[in-house]
Amino acid sequence: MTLELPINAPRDCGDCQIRHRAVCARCNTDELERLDQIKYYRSFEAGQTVIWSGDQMDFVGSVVTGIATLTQTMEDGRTQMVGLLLPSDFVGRPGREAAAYDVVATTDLVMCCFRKKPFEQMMEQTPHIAQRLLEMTLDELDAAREWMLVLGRKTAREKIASLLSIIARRDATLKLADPHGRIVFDLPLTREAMADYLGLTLETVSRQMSALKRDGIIELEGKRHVTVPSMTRLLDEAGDDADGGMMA
Amino acid sequence: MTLELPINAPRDCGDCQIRHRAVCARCNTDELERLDQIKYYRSFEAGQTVIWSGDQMDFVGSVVTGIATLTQTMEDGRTQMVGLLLPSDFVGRPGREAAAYDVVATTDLVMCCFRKKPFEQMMEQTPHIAQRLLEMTLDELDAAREWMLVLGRKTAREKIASLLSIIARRDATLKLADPHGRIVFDLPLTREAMADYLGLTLETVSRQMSALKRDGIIELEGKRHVTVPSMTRLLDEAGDDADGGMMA
DNA sequence: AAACGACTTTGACCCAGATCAAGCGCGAAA
DNA sequence: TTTCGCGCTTGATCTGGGTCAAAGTCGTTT
Repeated sequence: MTLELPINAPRDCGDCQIRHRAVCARCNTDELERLDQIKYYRSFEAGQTVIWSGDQMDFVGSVVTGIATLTQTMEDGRTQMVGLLLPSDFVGRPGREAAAYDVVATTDLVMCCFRKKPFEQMMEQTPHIAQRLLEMTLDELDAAREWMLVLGRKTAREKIASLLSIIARRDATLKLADPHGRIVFDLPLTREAMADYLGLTLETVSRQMSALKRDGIIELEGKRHVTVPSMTRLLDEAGDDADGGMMA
Repeated sequence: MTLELPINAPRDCGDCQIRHRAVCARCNTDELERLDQIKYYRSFEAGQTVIWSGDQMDFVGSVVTGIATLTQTMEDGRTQMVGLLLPSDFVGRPGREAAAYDVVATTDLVMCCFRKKPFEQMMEQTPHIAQRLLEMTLDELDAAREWMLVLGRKTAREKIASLLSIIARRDATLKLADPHGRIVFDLPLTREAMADYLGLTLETVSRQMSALKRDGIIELEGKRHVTVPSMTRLLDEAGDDADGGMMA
């Protein structure tokens, strides 16, 4: 399942891209050194499953590069995505034996993993890790609740616009672009994955994407390359008040 | 807004009903004493709003008795409940100025509040509080994600059955009853509140309640008093695998 | 006891999104 | 260069749940 050690893995924590946003964000050099002892990198190809729900999990870790999804599936096959894991996001739950969700690599993925037992021990001893994890978990909880509104009360068009806003906003902050002007990005998800995130069918996703394109809210070049001429207009379509507080 | 000091407020933390489940669960007597310095009780009547989304929040706290709801509202009035707060649940977020959601007392409610600033300071110093809060937040995140599946992929009938299961299960554990046999409880929510939780209209909730009654899945005495003859059958209707891991 | 009001139920009708079914575009394999 | 297959689009039709409307229940006020 694991590939060769990734070429683009950071040599050490000092030059890690997610150093200041991941669980380790608050650690000092001392603590980083201890973490270094129990960490290892793993790579996954796009499409690979990182963990199956119910499987024994002997590690927790952070997404370093790439994107993964967290999904739940019913016996009859209905699936709901419950999280989108971006670089610096944390995977796994300290103190839990088995994985609660399927984790799937959507793009090629590099993860920084920590052996679970030692990590748990270290959490007890170094408040910096627990503090940061609490902060991140609270953010995720907010995001999940924001998403509950999307799933429970928004129309298909609003759902699509909400998803595009989130991805657009993330890309804007990443590229330090003006978060109101023209934004260009690549969709990291297939139409089906979008449907699973939004509680829709892939046909409806496709239709609404076409509709938003027809109405000039977005421009499409190929299936994945998206241009948003006016972020304000997109947010309008999402039904959010002004530049309201979407996911972090 | 606040009533007289509640009669049923615990005299001190020692005989508090939620002592072993709330944020303070891991605190020793020393730490409890410090908490005691910064805490005060507040009561609310059924229907009262505890906090409006966007309001300045100068406290955080725990539900001691009663039930409250956490809801989000769009400008056009569509609302989605994003959390059901039961005794021992935590309200507010350390480090955040303004409330992110409306908090409304569904029944008469007693809260144990902590002044925010001192509580934040104390959190820095006493890992026991932060550890417990992390644990609780992780549980809430799981519950929120479970609920995303309900909102995104379940039918109206399954949604109702899911909600009833959660309440039934909670009551069963509370009363130490057999979680598979006959369970009797009172619904703490109006049809409208159920609808807001489930992303439905109140008419659909009413129709599905009638349908479940007609099919013998539940028995109704009045509008709120519910009997579940077979928990297994109810879980079946909810679409959950066997006695799968619903909300905590 | 009557009137009121909050909550609920039920019916009739409608529509957004699901379902079923072709077909298109495009990169990879042969 | 053709063929294959996967992801995507588009059309036709169906249906679960929304909307609108009326009436029922029950506890509280007058």
